[in-house]
Amino acid sequence: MSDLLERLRGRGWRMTAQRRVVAEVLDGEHVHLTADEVHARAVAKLPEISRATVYNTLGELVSLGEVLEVATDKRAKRYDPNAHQPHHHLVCARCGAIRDVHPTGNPLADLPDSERFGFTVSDVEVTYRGTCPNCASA
Amino acid sequence: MSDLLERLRGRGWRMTAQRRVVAEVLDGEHVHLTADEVHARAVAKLPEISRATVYNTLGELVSLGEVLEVATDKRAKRYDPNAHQPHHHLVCARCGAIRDVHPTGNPLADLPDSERFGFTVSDVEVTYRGTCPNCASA
DNA sequence: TCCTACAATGGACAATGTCTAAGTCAAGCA
DNA sequence: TGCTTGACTTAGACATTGTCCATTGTAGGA
Ligand SMILES: [Mn+2]
Ligand SMILES: [Mn+2]
Ligand SMILES: [Zn+2]
Ligand SMILES: [Zn+2]
Repeated sequence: MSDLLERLRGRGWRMTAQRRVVAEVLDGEHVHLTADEVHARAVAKLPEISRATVYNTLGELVSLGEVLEVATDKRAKRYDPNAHQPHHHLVCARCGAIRDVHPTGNPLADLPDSERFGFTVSDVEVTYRGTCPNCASA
Repeated sequence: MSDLLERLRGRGWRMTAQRRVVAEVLDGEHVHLTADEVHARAVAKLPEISRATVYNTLGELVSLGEVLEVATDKRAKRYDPNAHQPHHHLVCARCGAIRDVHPTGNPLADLPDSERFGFTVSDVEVTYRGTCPNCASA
């Protein structure tokens, strides 16, 4: 994470209080926050930060490959700082909880040429859906 | 897709001009339209149909299991009438073109118990991303 | 044909995201 | 250290997508 800040600085990223705060919010354990959630947490550390800056900064982090956009629910995009370890997601249909998961096998290999229709396939996203233990017991 | 209309009528669905038009728009080849695209095509057949009715009808078709919601792009939801044949999607990252695909193997079996975190996993969505032949040649 | 419960309408409202003009400041340089 | 400047931030307007509600209309049964 200071890793992240270091990497960004090394790539010529101009460091501002706002960008530092956004990076700090995404730091640490594997979170999957919406832009507004990132903004709310950023405001707690830097009250004057604007929504536009949060959106801009998230967009830049995505372009730089430091953060992934995931669309696990069908509402707001979520921002995933776990960009350097390929993984997929397990989502609770009831409460929206998200876990990172690592399935065995390579789903890309499961798509035969006859099912590629001339596309160059470069990536695959897998979203498992179900009910989390919390919601199951309630 | 008069099949669809028959099934719906059989389930006690009150048939109106608006609902018929929405069902007709979704009929036929495998389309993946946004709600606004469905509305635009519906208006061509029934100019006075409202946006709210299109949203309501799509929501009902989803509840009835006759249409699937898919979130292949990160903007509007898309509505998929190919609900009775399990399949996944291949999306062009450039132009957004969507194809139905049928990978081999069962991705559910690729998620070991140790990666389920106590969830009851009931469903999996796979989205392949790449470049379509059109966009590749351009 | 008439009734009435269910459906459609239009418009307000909400949530999410994008854009711009004007002000501010990080970082390099004298 | 103190300028200079281009990049960054801000507030708020605007756009897109989706939801809600009060009113009006109508499908389908009696
Ligand atoms: Mn993740
Ligand atoms: Mn499909
Ligand atoms: Zn849950
Ligand atoms: Zn394409």
